[in-house]
Amino acid sequence: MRDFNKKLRVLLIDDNANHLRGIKELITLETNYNVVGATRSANLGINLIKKYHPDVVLMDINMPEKDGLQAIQAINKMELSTKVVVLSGYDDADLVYRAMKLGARGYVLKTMASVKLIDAIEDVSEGKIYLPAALSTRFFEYFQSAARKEANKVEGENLLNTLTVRESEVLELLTQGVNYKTIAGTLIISETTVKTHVNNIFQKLQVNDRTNAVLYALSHGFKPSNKSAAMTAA
Amino acid sequence: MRDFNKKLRVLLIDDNANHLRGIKELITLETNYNVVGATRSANLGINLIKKYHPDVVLMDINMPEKDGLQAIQAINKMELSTKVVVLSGYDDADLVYRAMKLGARGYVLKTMASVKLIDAIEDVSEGKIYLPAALSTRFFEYFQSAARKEANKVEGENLLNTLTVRESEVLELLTQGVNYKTIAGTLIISETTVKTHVNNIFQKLQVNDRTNAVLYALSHGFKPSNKSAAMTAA
DNA sequence: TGTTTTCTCAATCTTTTGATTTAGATTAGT
DNA sequence: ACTAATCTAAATCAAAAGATTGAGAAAACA
Repeated sequence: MRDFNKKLRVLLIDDNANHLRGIKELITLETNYNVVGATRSANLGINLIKKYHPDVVLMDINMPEKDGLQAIQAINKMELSTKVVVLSGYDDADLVYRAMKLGARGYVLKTMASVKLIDAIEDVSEGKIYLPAALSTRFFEYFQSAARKEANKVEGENLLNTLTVRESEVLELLTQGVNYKTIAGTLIISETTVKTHVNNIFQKLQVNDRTNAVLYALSHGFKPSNKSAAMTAA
Repeated sequence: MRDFNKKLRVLLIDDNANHLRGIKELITLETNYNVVGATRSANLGINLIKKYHPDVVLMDINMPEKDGLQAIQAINKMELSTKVVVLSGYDDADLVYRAMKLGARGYVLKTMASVKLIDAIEDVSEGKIYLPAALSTRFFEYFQSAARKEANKVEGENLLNTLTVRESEVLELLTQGVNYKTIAGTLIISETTVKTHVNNIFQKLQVNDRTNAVLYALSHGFKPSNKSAAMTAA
């Protein structure tokens, strides 16, 4: 995992100059860390990362601006092995959630003991995720409530269940945006038969056109249940 | 948070009878725990939960069957304060992810020291999330890779960016499944103008009909950017 | 075996959509 | 001020989609 013979290369990004200096001191006190850069600008930081490929980036995030979040995304898009640890004054659930979603490997609050910061750097450099219990709970509450919302959307008496096998096959092709002719060709039935099916689908889903049928299907978790012959359709 | 004067009420679900007995012994050794039930069936377990409203449920999950996952969902749907701790032999990333997504508050591997199980019960009963570092890392890797896939889908040169403001407004209405007449009425322009816009949209999105335009919009993260006048459209 | 559901197809008709061309008015940008 | 982009609109055609009725064959079901 981690080679203890080599110093960990750390880069700091914090728009507060005083804070930046403080962290730098703290880090350099650790004998096996090497601060390869420290900057107040996210954009500048990204350039430094491109140049130095640090092991860990300590990234300050201020609530109002979303530069920090974008920076995290940008860093991860570089496909380096650089791990991002967020350093923030906010334990806002949404912020934690979004930071982790965009690829942060750790999240430390400024109010936490400085030793936590060292812990975080150690953990993420070894490939672990560092998220203190309080933040972890926040994250999961957010995550689970989001998942729940989605699940509910799919719930309710789902009119999709009233469809026959054949109708489902037709609907699947509709959700792929193909016309009558193509559906007929794919299922090897006549175009008028397809029209019949489509009309029945409309009745059952209580819509009047294919666009609304497709919208209904997509928003109600329609899944091509069958060993669909439609697989071959481009 | 937790009232230490009262014993924690724990319910066990594990389809292995021996294992079930073992855990029960382990739990009852703790003086402040009270095992209110132990069963080998997920369905039976759910009934017991309805009856006894335990504080914590220890739920065994075996990989192949997805009864366990469904049970987690069912329990959380009851809207009780009952917390679910998963007990599993598998540290599969997908399984951990899905269990947490469905509302589990903790996840413990059977290979872990039994004291971890007690830790988990304590933590979740206090409202925390319990997820050992190794599993947490697994979870986040899965979570972040999923998030990444979604982000990529929205990436790529997004043809949606080539749309004008008005065209976006029209497209938004298209994604709501309304016809020309309604669009014209909503935007207070003539139907022929709408047709012009729609045709321009088709050109820009490289499609031939509204269904595909809508599909493109939905799959490329189309967001009604404006202070849309379309808000009033049913 | 009788009944119901599902799948198939046709014919007809209306409505909606989509394609194309042309063009005036307004706005934004250089 | 000149130019390019945008928004508006009409007219016309062709094509696709949708509604409706009726009906035979096969499969599922009771």
